[in-house]
Order: sequence, then structure tokens, then C-alpha cells
Amino acid sequence: MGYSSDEKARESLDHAKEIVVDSIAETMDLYGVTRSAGTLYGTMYLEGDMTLDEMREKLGMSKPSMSTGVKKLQEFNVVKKTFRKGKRKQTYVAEHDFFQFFSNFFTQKWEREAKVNLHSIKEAQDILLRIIQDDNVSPELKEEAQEVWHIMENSKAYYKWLNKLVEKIETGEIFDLIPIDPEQEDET
Amino acid sequence: MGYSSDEKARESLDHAKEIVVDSIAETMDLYGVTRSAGTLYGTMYLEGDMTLDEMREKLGMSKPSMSTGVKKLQEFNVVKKTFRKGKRKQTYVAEHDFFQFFSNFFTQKWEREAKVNLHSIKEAQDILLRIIQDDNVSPELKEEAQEVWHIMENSKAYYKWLNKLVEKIETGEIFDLIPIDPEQEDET
DNA sequence: CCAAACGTTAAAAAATTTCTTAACATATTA
DNA sequence: TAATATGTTAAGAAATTTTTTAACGTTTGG
Repeated sequence: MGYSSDEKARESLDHAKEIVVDSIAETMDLYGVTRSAGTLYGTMYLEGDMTLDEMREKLGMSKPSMSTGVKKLQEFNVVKKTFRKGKRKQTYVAEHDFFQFFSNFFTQKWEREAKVNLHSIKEAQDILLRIIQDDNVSPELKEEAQEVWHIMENSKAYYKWLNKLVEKIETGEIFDLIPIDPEQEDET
Repeated sequence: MGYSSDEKARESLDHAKEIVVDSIAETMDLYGVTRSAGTLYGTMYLEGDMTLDEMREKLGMSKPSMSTGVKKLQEFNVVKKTFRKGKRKQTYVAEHDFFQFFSNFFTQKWEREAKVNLHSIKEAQDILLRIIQDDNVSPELKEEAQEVWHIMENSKAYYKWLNKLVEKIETGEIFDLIPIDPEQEDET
């Protein structure tokens, strides 16, 4: 009894998962993560911890693809290795707290942005200063150099703010400033 | 007098700009914007308003590339059309307030993320609920459906928080919560 | 200590994306 | 109104990225 119902239900269940996994993949695509890595993350998010072979089977892709996909997700700090008792194969688990995902993903990028750009600005401003202080350079060029110098100088405030934002997120202070809404009652 | 100095100075100045433009392009690459669009933005940021032909010449690329590049940047709300007096050609200007850039760029993505995912979750949860309430489905499958339902339910809080964050940024409240550091004195 | 399993790396193939050339539509000016 | 300038679209070419197959080293279990 209910055997055929189970078959249909299984199909529905998988379909429901697919909808959300695709949605997660599309979202990650927005931020420059490839769709397949996004699908991988989404799948692990809903299925729980998985081995490379389980991923391969689920996504219908090759094992090296899974391996490199997982590696990329690990770079973003949203997937970690785990152990499954008695199992020989390595398993991996997706960060399933999206707040933590947000934190790990964006702070890493913003930190890098601030660092890289502040460094470039320093380098560029040094060059510009040498032009500005060189008496053999025409006033027109000096003025242009000064303009560019100022544009760069002004942008520093942004990168410094970005670093502050990163800190507020890493310490969790951000959730004092912008609280997470309390959970609603379950409907089930 | 100083003519050869000017030539060298011009070269230095351009080099200084390039360093920062490259840096900006690399940063935008981090967020999934192509390097050429990033370079385009960075160039406009330092050079001021430009026509498509000026971009073409500066970047050494074709005009249609410039056209599509600008269009993409407009989608991200970081480039706008402007008018240059007496000029027939259309000019474009890059958002040169990085705080505004940040706001325009990320709130758009986060808004989309929240909308797309909340919609998918609704759709998926409807399907899952039908399984859960179907008496012909085996308890094992029901339980799995319920587990997945809960995972999805829990994630809603994140998307709601994301919408709050977007609002705080759009209204500028975020800068009350995380103030921009006061500018330092000029060194020139 | 041998054999099989596992995961990664390397090279080749496939797919996608980006860019260019060419054609087109629209608008401007003479 | 004709001729030219401007920007976009479309189709093809080029380049890059992603994926797979194959080979390799390492580990584990018999």
C-alpha cells in the first residue's frame, strides 16, 4: 500500500530540493561563483555531508570536477572536511548557517579589496608626488597629477570604512546593529 | 625648457593611473564583473566623463565592446549618461563615490538574492507540505520532507535580515551605525 | 607487501564567454 | 533631403574557462 505514492512523493521531494538548489546556484552565480560550484554547495546544503562519489552521482559529473569544485568552495570558507565514522572516504559539509556564509564570503572579498587597493594607491601616490614636486614639470601636468592624487586620496576613506565593516561582521557586532528577526512559530 | 621632463612625467602619470585602474579592475573581478568592464569603470573613474570613442582609444578595443561594457556597468548602476555641452556624442560618467558604488552594486544583488530565494522556498515548501500531509506516503519519506522543510524555513531569517541590511544601506542609516572616518589633512 | 581505493594533478576536449567585424537603424546637419 | 555621424545589434572568430579522460601518487586493508 502506498508504494506508488512513495514513488511520486520521492519525485516531488527531489523536485522541491532542486528548486531551492537552483536558486542558491543562481544567487552564487551573481557573486561570480560558477553555477556548478553553486549547485554543489546547494546540494550539500540540503543533503548534508557527502563524499566526492556521492556528489559525482548526484550531479552526474566527473570526480575531478567535484574535487576542484569542493576546493573552490573551501577557498571561500563555505565548505569543510568532516569525518564519517567508520567510513574510509573523506566527507565534506557545507556551511549551513547563511549568516556565517555571508560573513565568510564577503569579508574575505572586502578585506582583499581594501588591502589591494590601498596598496595600489600608496604606490601610485608616490609616483604622483614625485611629479608634483619636480620643478621641471609644466604646471599643467602638475595640476593633473594633483587632481588624480586627490581622487585617490578621497577614496581611501571608503576602504577604511570597508575594513570597519569587515570587523563588525567578524566580531558579530553587526547583529547588534542590525538584529536578526526572531523566528516565527512552526507551521507543522 | 622641461620638455623632456614633461614627456617622462606624462608617462609616470599614466603609469600611476594604470596601477589604480588595474587594482579596481581586479577588485571588480572578485565580484564577478569582467576585467574589461572593470578596467572601463576604473578608467572613467580617473579620467572623468568619456565618449565611447574616447574609451575605445584609451582601452584599444572595439566600439561595440565599449557599448556593451558601458551597458553592463549601467545595469549595476555605477555608470550614467551625461551631456557634454555642445558635443554631439553621448558621454558617460562613472559613479565616483565608492560608498554609492557599494550601495548600488551590493543592494541590487542582495535584493535579488532575497527575492529569488524566498520565492523558491515558498514554491518548494508548498510541494513538501503536500507530501507531509499525504497519508499515503511512508513515514520515512514524510520525515525527510519535514527535515528539508525545516532547513528551508530556518534560512528565511537570513533573507529577511538581508532585506533589512539593504534598507539600512539605501537609507544611509548604515553610516550612522558604522560611521565613515573623518578625512585626514592633505599632505600637499 | 600487494592490491585496491581514493583523491589530485595534467593534458585534451568541450562549452561558454568575450570580442571583433560587418550590417543596421537612428539621428543630425548641411 | 542627402550624407554623415553615432550607437546598437547580429554573426562569426578568438580567447578563456570549464569539464572530462587519463595518469599519478598516496593511503588503507587484506
